[in-house]
Amino acid sequence: MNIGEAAALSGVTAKTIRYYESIGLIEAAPRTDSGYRSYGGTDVAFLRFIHRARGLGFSVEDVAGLLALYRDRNRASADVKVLAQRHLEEIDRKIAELESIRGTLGHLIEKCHGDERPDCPILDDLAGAVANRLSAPARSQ
Amino acid sequence: MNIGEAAALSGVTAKTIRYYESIGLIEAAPRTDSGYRSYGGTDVAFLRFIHRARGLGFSVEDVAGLLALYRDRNRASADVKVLAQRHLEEIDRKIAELESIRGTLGHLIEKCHGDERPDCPILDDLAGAVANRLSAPARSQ
DNA sequence: CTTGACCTTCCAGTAACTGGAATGCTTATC
DNA sequence: GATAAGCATTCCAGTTACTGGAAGGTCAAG
Repeated sequence: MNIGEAAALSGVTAKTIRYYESIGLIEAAPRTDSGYRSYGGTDVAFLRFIHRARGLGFSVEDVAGLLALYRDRNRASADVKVLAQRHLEEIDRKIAELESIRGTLGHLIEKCHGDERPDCPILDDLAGAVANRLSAPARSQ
Repeated sequence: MNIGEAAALSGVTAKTIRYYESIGLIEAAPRTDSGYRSYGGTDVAFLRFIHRARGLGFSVEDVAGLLALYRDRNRASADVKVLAQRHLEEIDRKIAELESIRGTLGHLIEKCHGDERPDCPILDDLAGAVANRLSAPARSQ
């Protein structure tokens, strides 16, 4: 099948498939006489694997590692688990950071009356954090 | 003061200050005879503003908008609030996505025994999602 | 007068694609 | 056989927000 069909079946765009080939994440596909890339069911399966792993937030580099393990019939499941756990920890860090930001921003939004008056706690906070609450920013040079 | 001091006082690195100048987020600083950039307290205040807004996850483009509102004595607080709320919604979307990923990945990790055996639910899931649970990926060309 | 810290510009690289231009192949229709 | 639609090809550039590094100028101290 051509790249377009492989794209449709796998969920990875044709453009991205070419990109994955260019960075060596997948092997170069064989070509037809006219130079078109030619794919089979196995290729689509690999592309789906990649698509799903990327959807779970694994980096392309991580995916390369997962693919290597996937291809290795003698891999230890522990090796896969380690990668997954590391990724999970990173996700947890990101969530925590976003939650923290969410909290701060939420408070500020609550305090902002949001009408035509220029007075705005959001800008006040950005300008002076907490310290300069009583004075405008210095104008010295 | 020189760029290094402004960096230390604002929390934005010298490199990044130059970058912000290059993209027009901040005005070009006046120069000394020897060509060094020269900053004052107001500049540091602006840099702090930027630093804090970036820390809250606002994009540089968003920050440009916030700075414009900050400079505008006649702004309506509603305008600021809209930007902040839009950003909050995006944060919520990101958190939800990460939570969902976290859930899926967490389940998979739980199910993986993580020893020397090659059998691994994580790879199985990536390979076939849910459908191909009973059959290996097709090998047709 | 030299050393070291600081400053300058400019170019390249990061992650993971995406858009677009210029061009070629395939297939169907007229 | 001509033509047009809809695929495919390559290659270059742009995205976000910096960061690293090279090559070189400046400043203060000893």
